Amino acid sequence: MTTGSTAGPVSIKEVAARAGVSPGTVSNVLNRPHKVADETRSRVEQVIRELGFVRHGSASTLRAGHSRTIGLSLIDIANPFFTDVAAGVEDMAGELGYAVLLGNSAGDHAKEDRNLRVFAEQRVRGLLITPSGDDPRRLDVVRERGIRVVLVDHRAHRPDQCSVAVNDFAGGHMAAEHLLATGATRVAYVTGPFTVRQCRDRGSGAAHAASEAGLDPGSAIEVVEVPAMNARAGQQAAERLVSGRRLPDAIFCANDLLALGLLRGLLQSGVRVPGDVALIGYDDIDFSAASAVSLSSIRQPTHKLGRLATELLIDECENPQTHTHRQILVQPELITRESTRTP
Amino acid sequence: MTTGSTAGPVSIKEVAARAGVSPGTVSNVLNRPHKVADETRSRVEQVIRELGFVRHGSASTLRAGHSRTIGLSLIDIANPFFTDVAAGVEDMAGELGYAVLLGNSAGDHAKEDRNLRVFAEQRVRGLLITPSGDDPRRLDVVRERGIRVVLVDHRAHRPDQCSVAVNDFAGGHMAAEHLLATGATRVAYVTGPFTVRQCRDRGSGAAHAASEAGLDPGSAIEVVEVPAMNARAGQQAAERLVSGRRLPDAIFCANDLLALGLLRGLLQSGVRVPGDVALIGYDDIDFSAASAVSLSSIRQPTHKLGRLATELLIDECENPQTHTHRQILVQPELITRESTRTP
DNA sequence: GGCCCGCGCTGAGACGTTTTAATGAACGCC
DNA sequence: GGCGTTCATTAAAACGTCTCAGCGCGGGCC
Repeated sequence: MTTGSTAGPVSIKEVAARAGVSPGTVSNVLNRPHKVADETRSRVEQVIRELGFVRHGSASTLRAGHSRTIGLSLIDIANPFFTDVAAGVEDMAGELGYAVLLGNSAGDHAKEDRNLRVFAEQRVRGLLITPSGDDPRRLDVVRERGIRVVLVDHRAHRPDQCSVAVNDFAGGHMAAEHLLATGATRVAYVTGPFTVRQCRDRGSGAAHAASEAGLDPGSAIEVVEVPAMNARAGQQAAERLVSGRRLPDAIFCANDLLALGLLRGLLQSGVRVPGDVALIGYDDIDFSAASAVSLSSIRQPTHKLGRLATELLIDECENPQTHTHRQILVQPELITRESTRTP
Repeated sequence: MTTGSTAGPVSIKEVAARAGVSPGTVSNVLNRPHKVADETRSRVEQVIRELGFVRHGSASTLRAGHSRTIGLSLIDIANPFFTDVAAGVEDMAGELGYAVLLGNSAGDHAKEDRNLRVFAEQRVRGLLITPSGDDPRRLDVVRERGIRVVLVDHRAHRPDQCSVAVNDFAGGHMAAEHLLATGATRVAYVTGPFTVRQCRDRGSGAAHAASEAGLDPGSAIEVVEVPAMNARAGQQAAERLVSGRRLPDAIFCANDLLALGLLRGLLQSGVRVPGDVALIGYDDIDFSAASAVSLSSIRQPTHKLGRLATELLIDECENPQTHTHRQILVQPELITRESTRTP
């Protein structure tokens, strides 16, 4: 029934002409339907359907001064954590009638800048960003352009800015507390570089749990820092631990990939998990439940994180006067499986 | 040095006024710099920097009739395969100066339609899509709107359309051939529903490899169809196989998640891999190398897939006259690890 | 010296939408 | 019947950029 499929884009004018009204009325039908008489409205809607009219977003943006698009700048789109966040963002944005412009910085500042520039050109309504690096000033440049920003997985450094992050301290605390509750007294914390805030916070949480349990964090928790946070690095950590003087009672890995690699290394060396060593990871990636010994882990509400951030951003954009800035800290969740089961 | 940071958006006119030229000249500096005298050009560029001018993409799109944005519609952004494709797309699009609008259909036709509508409103220059379902007519609707489409991970059903896909037949062939070369004669093919084209094709490839090896595909390859393609389904398949009359010599899983779940199930039942049964997966996800027994797999050039598709799409958009439509079929690659190692 | 040419720049629309002030019609009221 | 009021609709102007016809100027050619 799409009679108008001959010529390409149909404008509001053609709809108006065909419906016998003025362009302004068609615009009203689209944007303030209540202002239009019922009979006129249904006639216009009919023509819109017949002609397959689609509003020209750019014209609309140009006139309105702002778009219905938000930018999403991620550090690493190949990382399951960010992917789940992105899915949440896309979800909520879609529900609220916004489109998502994707940018993947891959940890590269130059690429991030390029993406931010593109976002600025597209006049995104707002920006969700998982900032690469800790320098807050990079973002101020964007904010000076008048683009509203919500930080994702990073606490805002100023009160007039929203952010949504997971409580990494609590997650580390949870993990260590669980290990200590199984009877462990000597715990290894296998982590990526401490330049990564998440690694630091999780470690602090673990240390705090140790001191709460009446232990000296310095001696109860041995920090094993590895250069990367993937399975290979985990396997290397296993070799290091096995060749050490004495194995710890339990191991907390800053990330599931590390834990899986480590698990593999331990099993190959004849170390039993959880018999000889208990093991817990972080992130609860899909595969954790399917590994040789199913892996206990700390689950982060990633999808929810994305949804929350989007909601916050769009509220800030649409209701700037009533909006109150919030720094949301979501709680992670302990998932226990075989790798920390007491016999 | 951004003197103009007071008022928000700076227009081309203000740049023109400050540089003592006409708006048209500024536009020329931006779009055809060679048409402008050196001295004028550098003066304008200087003012652009001073004022922090950023071209208004919507105005540009409105005037030009097309944007510098492409749409990317994925079936499941949480799936590592699509994520890697997306990373490739974002990469290449960025290099070519395009922005990427992200849509995640989550297998839901209604959501896909909604996304396509948004893309149409944004007047995307072109569209990359991993179609959900096999119905080609859904796409024709988009094409009638004049939006160029490149199919990803799906062969085009018409010669006047580009597509980029991985050769699943070859992948299945490769996997089975490898298993047969290790001495197996009875192979199980554990797969998701045959309504999924990829599952069908990989199965056909495996069958073909069997007949090439002089075996009767019907009896040499036992098809075990499970409802999902995740680790849980794999574990269920393991139970089914173990409780069967006789274990096959080797197992080919349509996907690594299936394989990992299956591996776990087998090991728990005391079946040795590769001792009793050889096992190979598909996709070569990151974790395959880190599982209890490292998993042989078929690697798909996902990142490259995304880059190729983007290149093809943008060529089609920018050079419609010289562009020749291509249905590219990329070859997968066999990765052998412990799970298919002969003693 | 007149003519043409090309270079560098200008100025005026046009793209499609939204919005505001103005218009017209219908209606009740004094 | 004139007047104010309300309601639905209209016409026109703006948003910022790009393009195209055209203008002035200097230089080379006959």
